[in-house]
Amino acid sequence: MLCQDRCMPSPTPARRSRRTDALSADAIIEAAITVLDAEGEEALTFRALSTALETGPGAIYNHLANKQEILAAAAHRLVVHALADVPSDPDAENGIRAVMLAFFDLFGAHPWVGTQLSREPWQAALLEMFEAIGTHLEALGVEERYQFTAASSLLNFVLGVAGQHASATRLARDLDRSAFLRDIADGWKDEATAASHPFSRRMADQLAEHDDRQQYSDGVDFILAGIAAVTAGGGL
Amino acid sequence: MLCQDRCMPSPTPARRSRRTDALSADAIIEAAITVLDAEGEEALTFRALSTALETGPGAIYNHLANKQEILAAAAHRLVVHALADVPSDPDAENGIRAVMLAFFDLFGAHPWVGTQLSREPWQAALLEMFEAIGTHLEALGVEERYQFTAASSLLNFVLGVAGQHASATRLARDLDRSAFLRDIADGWKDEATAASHPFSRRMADQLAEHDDRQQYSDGVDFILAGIAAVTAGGGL
DNA sequence: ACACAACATGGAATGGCGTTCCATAATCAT
DNA sequence: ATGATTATGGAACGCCATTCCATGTTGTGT
Repeated sequence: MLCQDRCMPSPTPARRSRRTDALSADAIIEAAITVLDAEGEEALTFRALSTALETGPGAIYNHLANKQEILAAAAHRLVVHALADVPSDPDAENGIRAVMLAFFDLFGAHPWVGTQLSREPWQAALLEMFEAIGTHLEALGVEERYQFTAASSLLNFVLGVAGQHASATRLARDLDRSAFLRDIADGWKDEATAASHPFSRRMADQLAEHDDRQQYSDGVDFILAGIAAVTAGGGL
Repeated sequence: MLCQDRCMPSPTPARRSRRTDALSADAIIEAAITVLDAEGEEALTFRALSTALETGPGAIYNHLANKQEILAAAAHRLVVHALADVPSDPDAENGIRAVMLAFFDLFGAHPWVGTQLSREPWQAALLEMFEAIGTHLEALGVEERYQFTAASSLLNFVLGVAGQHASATRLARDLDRSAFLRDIADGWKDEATAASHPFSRRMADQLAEHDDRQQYSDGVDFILAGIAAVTAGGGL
């Protein structure tokens, strides 16, 4: 039916030789990070990746099962590196702030990580983050019965920020960030929107002008203060 | 080159008649929600949607620009409905807890909403959530200079939970949820993992056995306590 | 040395997706 | 009644992740 054989008489089997620089999971992940950082999440395709690695799409599957695995491994690697770079601090509260800020800075430098962390639950990267947060909470003296909830709360907060950051970056690719936020803030001032959303109307200018990192840091402080208050005050 | 015209001599232009039940953005969104709830996020394709609507993929584009717009509108509709159903409470603290729990229950009933909210920043649905949270913070007596940060913190926490919930649901489609968590907890007990992640090792059983909704509620309480402590204590 | 099993390679093929195109039909304005 | 405008929906397009497989390469046992 589809002129199957006449169209492709002989596919000319090209000469292939084994590459000298061995393909490996590590090399693939490294190339993936390079592509993701340089051209964004949607630019990571097997075609682009295999071009960067000077191979074919099929070869990649000998080392990693699928695209999700590539993304998960790439995110994991960066999380581990980010945590390794956090200087240790004798003061426990400074310690956890430093860890939380390291996450924020990681998402700033590699926005696609935020998308990835929201995609697969309790993947390896999240375990590292959970462990780091929990260790510092322990050092801070948070009682054991609150540790799980406290660590989860901080983790969920980070993940929410990460996701928003990633999608904002994806959307504001060309527009600079402040113009992008100004546009949204202006939308909040539209008569129709403002009438039904007075709170957001009042916040519009802050949305346009706020410092993301400072706001994140303040959010962390809210949660830490809450943990301190609840655990000191005798319970939830 | 590709036997272009001989293969398709005359495409037999079929008879078509205008539908009696008009296609509309509303009808499309409703059908999309039905498909998403029944078969999950990855089941929403233009082909499936147009089959459900008894039309062709092209017709949908007369009413909505693209798939993202469908998803954003569907999420927005459910968020508005969920907020409309929250009973008002004279006690401000109960009020905000009720709103936050309404979000959680929404994500439980429609996990795909969680994915969607992480995808587009400051979309309409987020505005509704931000407004609802902010209104209740105002009622709670949070000073104006803290309102933006406090509302954002709660919103980011919700979004983090939403994203995790959505991906957990996607992954645990067949497995029931507790078996899924038990698997992960068992992974945290593996000798190699446990050695480098002692905190997570200690938390493994809680991960497997915890009540998600209770933990979420406790997280909200942490943040509310933090807001109260910081605003009462004179600053960040 | 040599044969042979096992594995790595990478180009082609597959099936499915979102989106666009466009001949046709229904409707509206005149 | 007629022409302009819009809605329709099936086909086609280009891209994607993934699979297939003929071909090469490597390592092992003898």
